[in-house]
Amino acid sequence: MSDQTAEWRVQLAGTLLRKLSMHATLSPAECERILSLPVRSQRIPARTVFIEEGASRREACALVQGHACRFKTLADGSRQILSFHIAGDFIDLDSTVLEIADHGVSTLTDSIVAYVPHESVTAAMAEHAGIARAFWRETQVDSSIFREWLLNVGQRDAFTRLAHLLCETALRYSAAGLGRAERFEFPVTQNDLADATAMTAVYVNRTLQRLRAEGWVSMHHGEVRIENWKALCDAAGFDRTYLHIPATIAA
Amino acid sequence: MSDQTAEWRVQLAGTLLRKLSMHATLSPAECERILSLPVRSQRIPARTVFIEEGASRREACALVQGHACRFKTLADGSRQILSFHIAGDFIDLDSTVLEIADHGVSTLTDSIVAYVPHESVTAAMAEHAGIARAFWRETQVDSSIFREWLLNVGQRDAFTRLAHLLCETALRYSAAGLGRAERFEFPVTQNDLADATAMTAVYVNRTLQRLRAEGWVSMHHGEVRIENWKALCDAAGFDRTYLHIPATIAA
DNA sequence: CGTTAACTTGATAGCATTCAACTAGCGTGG
DNA sequence: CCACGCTAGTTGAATGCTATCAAGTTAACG
Repeated sequence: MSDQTAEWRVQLAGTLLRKLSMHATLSPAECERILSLPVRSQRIPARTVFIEEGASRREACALVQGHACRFKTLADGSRQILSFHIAGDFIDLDSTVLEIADHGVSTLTDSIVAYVPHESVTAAMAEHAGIARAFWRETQVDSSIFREWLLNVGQRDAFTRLAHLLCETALRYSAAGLGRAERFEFPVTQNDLADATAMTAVYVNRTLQRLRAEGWVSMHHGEVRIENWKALCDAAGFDRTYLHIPATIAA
Repeated sequence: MSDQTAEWRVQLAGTLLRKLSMHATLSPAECERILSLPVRSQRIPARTVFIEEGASRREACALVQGHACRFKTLADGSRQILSFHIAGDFIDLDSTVLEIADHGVSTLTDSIVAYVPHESVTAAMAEHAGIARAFWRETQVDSSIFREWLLNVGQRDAFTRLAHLLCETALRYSAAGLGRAERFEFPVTQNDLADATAMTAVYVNRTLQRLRAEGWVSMHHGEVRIENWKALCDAAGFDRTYLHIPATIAA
């Protein structure tokens, strides 16, 4: 293992354990076990699909550095972004039990990804109920977020929908320690926002302008500034319950 | 335990094990362990919400008989149906790790629900890695279906969207042994379809008429008849991969 | 500084919603 | 037994939210 890989391992261990133990209680032995998982790290440039839809996989991957998103595409080329991910996210735990990828994964920025063989994940889970439970919980929270996105895309209008996505992102990022909720880096284009909220880029642009005009949020060069958190949440009908973030972590 | 509960237990065991072992390989001991989970069964009338959004739960529940759906509602009363469920579905496995229900669950028809205490689920999973894996897989498949619904609601037009839902349901129901794919009971109103596909009931009605006019599907009194499976799938862009149903099970 | 991607703006079009009225089926009670 | 009420389904007309098309401008980058 190169020195660099070793360094990445430390980063991964930090963010991953931090996230897993946010809810679950992992014993020292279990933490050790996770830290000793064999990983293969890889640098991936910005805007690169590194897991193709329909691929069959032998490793699960976690994001060590950077930003990524999961997506699905239709035959006509239209794309639905399913989720955004940051360092510490175990992106495709599903690969461990679902042989074929039902969606793709792409980086948004230059990133570092750590691959862990499925057998290692499975073995760690079989040996430690706590690890199994922690991974399971990750999956369930993920699932809960998908449900909220379904509600968001299905039932809220464009304005509210975009506001809601920004609320969610602000809270997730701040809970992960990536800046405060009022100001954080969200390196997506308006086109990405469009694919995530099921709008068009043109309409995202117009909606963003309305959000700024209201004095609630502004967004430039991938930096989001929330100028009125309360008003934004109210307008979005944002209720953090579905993120299942402990109450001890503030917005 | 009453005789009736005992009978329901047998039914549940049959459908649940059948579903779990569709993918996972459970050892005889693990099957036994699942069969011996303590359950409390309950009859629930049609169209009754039996798990409220925001409730905190101490038991997970599985559907023994009947039809149910999960949903989320907005302050303005609009409702998004998240999934449809049939006998053998472990509906809210998420309750085991997520304290607060982020969505509600309602029956569609008269149903029987079996409740299992969380501790029992957790214990069974901790003791048997195979059980943990089987439950985990259930969760992952669920999650995969949410992703597809997100794509469906976000990117497909109303006509294609409804067609896709019917393809999915036909395949899931036939895989579960509830009739053939060409003809099955799907006890939902047009209003339910509207809430599931994020359309209005009026437009569901019109779209259903177009689907029948094309000679692909007809639907009356909760009975769906697929008259041209291939054409329907083509129009819907339906690809069963995301359901993760073994290839040995035909449409 | 040329090239390209991202963003912005205006005008037009259309899919789906909304509103409203009407029909059909079904259980209930007088 | 029929009237009544209620839910589900159906149809028509009008509106509107958002997409589409087209033409900019700005910003990033080699």
